[in-house]
Amino acid sequence: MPRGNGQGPMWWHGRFRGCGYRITVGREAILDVLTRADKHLSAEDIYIKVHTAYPAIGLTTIYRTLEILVNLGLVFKFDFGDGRARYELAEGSKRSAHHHHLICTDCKRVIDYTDFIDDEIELLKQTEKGLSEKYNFMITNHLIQFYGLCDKCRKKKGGD
Amino acid sequence: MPRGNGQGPMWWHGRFRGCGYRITVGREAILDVLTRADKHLSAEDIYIKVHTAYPAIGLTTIYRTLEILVNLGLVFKFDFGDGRARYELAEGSKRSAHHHHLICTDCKRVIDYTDFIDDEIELLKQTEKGLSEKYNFMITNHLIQFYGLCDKCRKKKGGD
DNA sequence: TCCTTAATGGCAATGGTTTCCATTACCAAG
DNA sequence: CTTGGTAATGGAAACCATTGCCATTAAGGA
Ligand SMILES: [Mn+2]
Ligand SMILES: [Mn+2]
Ligand SMILES: [Zn+2]
Ligand SMILES: [Zn+2]
Repeated sequence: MPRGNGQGPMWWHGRFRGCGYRITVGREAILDVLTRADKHLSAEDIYIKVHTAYPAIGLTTIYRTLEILVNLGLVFKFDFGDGRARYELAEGSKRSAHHHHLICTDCKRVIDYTDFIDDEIELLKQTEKGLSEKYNFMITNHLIQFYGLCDKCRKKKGGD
Repeated sequence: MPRGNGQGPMWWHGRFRGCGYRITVGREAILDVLTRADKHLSAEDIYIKVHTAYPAIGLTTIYRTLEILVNLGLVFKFDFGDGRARYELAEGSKRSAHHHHLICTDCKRVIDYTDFIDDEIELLKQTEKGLSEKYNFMITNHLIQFYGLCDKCRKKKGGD
């Protein structure tokens, strides 16, 4: 099993240990799958991938590990409206950079976009500051998604 | 049962009929509950409220009607992370104005905010335009939520 | 190497949402 | 107003992602 660079402890080991969590093969396998994922995976997607290399690891462990990862802020959990949660490595790892989502309400396709992010982040920063003060709320994260019809579904539906 | 103003067809009747849907007591009751709601209701919340006036209406009808309303764009469906969908009348009706959400990841409390909305909308318009062109996507809606710790949960947790 | 205890896996249980189908009731036509 | 075609309904069963339970395993500090 390739482990990122094949040697030393992974980038997340420290964080894990620091919170009292143990490093296990299952957890390494799950992080590995998430790290090399190029799309948004469901718990079962991850289970299947992990299963090919480690058939002993159960779906329950996938859920448990994902919950920890989400709480640690290492992974984001999304609801794209298809009835199952989707997971994606948080920025900070090489693979994923901060981005937002474009979701087709018809075929459920999800597009990551990083364009315009700079302007958005700029405004978000201000908004977060204002909201924090007014509502005495400590903002730690945000979710921005645009919904509509994708390229293909647009054609399938009406003209225009 | 008060019906908004007590006479003529409701504001949504036209839209409903236009799409080939029939007007039924159940649907009127559900819209009525949504119209006078002051918070985000789950399907069951709506069922309970409707049930006091119309005990004959079942939970299944609530779900079916909500699906139609969401598809028509009259109602927004949200996932605030507590395991059940929440519904809210879309703007356009008197009650609800366009707003975004502030969600406490600890107690799941949701705050509607309309502050800073103007600046946000301004940027969103530009972003939507850019995204539409680049990805050939027809954007019809957006979702913006900030996550963090609310006033109370902040105190309960660590100091600071 | 040993021991404490976090972690695990399989399976049952949970619970929100959907499906099914026989019955009801809109509402357009006459 | 009455009628008929069919959309809408309700009750209960089915669905299915996620969680709980508990006996067993294995991290990893001593
Ligand atoms: Mn993404
Ligand atoms: Mn709201
Ligand atoms: Zn699509
Ligand atoms: Zn809170």
